Amino acid sequence: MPELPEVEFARRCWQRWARRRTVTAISVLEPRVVKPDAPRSLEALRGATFVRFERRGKNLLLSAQRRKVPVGLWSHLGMSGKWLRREASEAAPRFSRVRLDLDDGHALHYVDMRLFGKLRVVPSADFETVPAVKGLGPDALVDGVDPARLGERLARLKGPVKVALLDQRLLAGVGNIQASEALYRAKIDPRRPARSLDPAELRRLATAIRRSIEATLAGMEKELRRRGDVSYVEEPGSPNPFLMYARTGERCRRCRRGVIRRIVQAARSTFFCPACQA
DNA sequence: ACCCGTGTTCGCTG
DNA sequence: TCAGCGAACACGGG
Repeated sequence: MPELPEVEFARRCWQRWARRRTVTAISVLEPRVVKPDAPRSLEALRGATFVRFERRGKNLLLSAQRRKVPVGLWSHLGMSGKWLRREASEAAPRFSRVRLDLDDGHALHYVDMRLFGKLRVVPSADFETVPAVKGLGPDALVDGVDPARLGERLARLKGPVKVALLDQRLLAGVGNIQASEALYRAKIDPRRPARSLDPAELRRLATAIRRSIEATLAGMEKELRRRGDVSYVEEPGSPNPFLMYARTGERCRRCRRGVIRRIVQAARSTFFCPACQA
């Protein structure tokens, strides 16, 4: 699930679900999600009212007030994390790890099968103190991608451009799917050395990253309107919404000549069309 | 049994 | 300091 578009979607859900709502109860079902040695730290949220819902890269930054004192909740969804809303009376979804009860009769469940995601209470809602947030590059959606700045950073690197795009210090929010999709849109071979891109390619890449993220987000919003379900989750068995990610062996939809290939870079899958990505 | 998975962090090397 | 790399984390699904 979670790259920038999915985390942005989660942010919008949180805003609809929790704005001016107060936490009435907290249940930590899986302490490893919080902090193995401090499972009770989420208790600091009891009585807190959510007021602000931000995102930086793949990080969800939720701000609340408790007796006029700001308190933050940092949420990173890892590989399989998501937030779901249920009636307080309903059973917890499968793999629910943390449950926050709100004063409107609903419970927000943090659901995460693989447990790579993390939650932390952030005193004073000072999110810069969170290591994963400090040092993040510009947000790929909100701040946009500046081709010149991107070029400067890439010029120092020896590795392939696809691997460089996953570095959150360079650009925050691009993950394994969006990196493949953006390079495909920009018609750039993912194996190209990061430093070898010329200004025209950097401009194409900057536009492609934005377009790819916006397209994924628009697809999720459309699905949400169609189903009218406030707890939108990707259905198992739903069709692959991407242009070419995970379409190994399929004919390229753009050039109709190449066949999508899968290679491994830095231990992650990369997909590309050998015919139209030069 | 084997391989795969939308992410990050740590330890090591040069 | 830093770029780069492999392993580790954890738990499924196909």
